[in-house]
Amino acid sequence: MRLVVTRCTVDYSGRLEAHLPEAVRLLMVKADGCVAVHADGGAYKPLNWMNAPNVLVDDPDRWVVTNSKGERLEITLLEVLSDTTYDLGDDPGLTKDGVEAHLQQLLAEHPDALADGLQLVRREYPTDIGPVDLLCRDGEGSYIAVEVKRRGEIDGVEQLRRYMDRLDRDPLLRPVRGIFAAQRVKPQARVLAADRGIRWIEVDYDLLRGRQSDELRLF
Amino acid sequence: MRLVVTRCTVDYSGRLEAHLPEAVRLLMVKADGCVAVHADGGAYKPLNWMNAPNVLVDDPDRWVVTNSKGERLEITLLEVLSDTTYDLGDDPGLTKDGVEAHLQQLLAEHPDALADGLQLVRREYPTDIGPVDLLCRDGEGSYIAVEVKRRGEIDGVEQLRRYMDRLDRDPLLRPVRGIFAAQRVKPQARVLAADRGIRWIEVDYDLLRGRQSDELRLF
DNA sequence: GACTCTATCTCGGTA
DNA sequence: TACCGAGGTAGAGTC
Repeated sequence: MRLVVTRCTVDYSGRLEAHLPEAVRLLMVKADGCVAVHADGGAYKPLNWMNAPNVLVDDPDRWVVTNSKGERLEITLLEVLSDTTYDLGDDPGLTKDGVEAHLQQLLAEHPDALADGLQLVRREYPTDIGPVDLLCRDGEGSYIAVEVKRRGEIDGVEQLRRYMDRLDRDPLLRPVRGIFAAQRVKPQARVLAADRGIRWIEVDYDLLRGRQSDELRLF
Repeated sequence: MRLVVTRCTVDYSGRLEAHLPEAVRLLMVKADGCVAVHADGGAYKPLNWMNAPNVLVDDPDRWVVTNSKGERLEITLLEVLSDTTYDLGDDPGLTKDGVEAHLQQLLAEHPDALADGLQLVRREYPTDIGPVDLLCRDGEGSYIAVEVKRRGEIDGVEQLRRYMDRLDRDPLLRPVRGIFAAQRVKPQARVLAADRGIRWIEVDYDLLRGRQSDELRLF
């Protein structure tokens, strides 16, 4: 990784046009070739950047980064305050826990957390507009489509409604009802769900996970 | 801006749980207080981060960053290879051109690029669920709601449909039709628009801009 | 503060 | 490669 602190101006042309007037900034060049221009604020996002793969021509007073999509980043270096390179080596990478896939898995294992007597038919049940997160049946054998989100917002309700429309055209499944499950369901999403005749449920992730470990404890 | 190159492990706990095993990485602390952990790849995005405002306790061998939402970033420094601080000063900031606002402005000036005889009633026409990008009338005086996107995807079509629902309840406007305009309309969005009785149009940004400069040339 | 929508979104998966 | 969906989305604007 190469780090250059420099007084510079920057022009980007590609998906939009952008210009940065003269100031001192940090240029970061990573081993994969991506270039980022950082100011001393604005969170972690750089002011300008160019992802790999690209071609960097780094003359002492001007860097030009181009890629095959016709994007172009031009940095004019007026004064270089520091220019250092480090060998960081490969990164073993990140492990995550608590995202939507995990929530879906937990609910697939405990569909009764959504409604009494609910049983899983299958995860990722396919339709011609994409897979439904969970397809279940209730105690009376009626089909219920479940959409799982970490954050329940309007888009998710619309998505579920589109799936229900599709499934409901299948005489073997009809009538299909829906449950919208999320850790938190936003007020607007609640209203829209009610309007569409869809039940919504806020799921307690820690409780679900706890329930799982309770079961594990039995063995 | 403080830049620390260090062999470290990282743990984040908050909106999810994440762990980074031991490796050499760059820690970036900006003047606004945000902390980012960068590896030597993966584009401009850091592996882990904590935005401002937060509290950083930076002991020599362990940094703990916490915020008021209960998020916590813990960095264990096993070996510090470099620790430098630069005064970058304020950044004058970025000027952009070519984003959605610009496209909307151009279409407001040239509604006939969307359909022959179309005339603008007003931009950002208010409804009780938010403003419609453009409200127009066609040659016969019928109202047409226009949603403008840079990238036309499913969400945008649903958004337009919600606006149309609202506008259509107004007896002074009814019946209201819709046009979905974007630089590129994705296949799924095309299908959904057709399904909802909405016309979609791909707009050539450069052409529109060119048309504008043609007009300017007349003066 | 909550909610809205944009973004050079980024990133990963898949066909 | 393009398309599609998720994101610790971030960030700006509005109410």
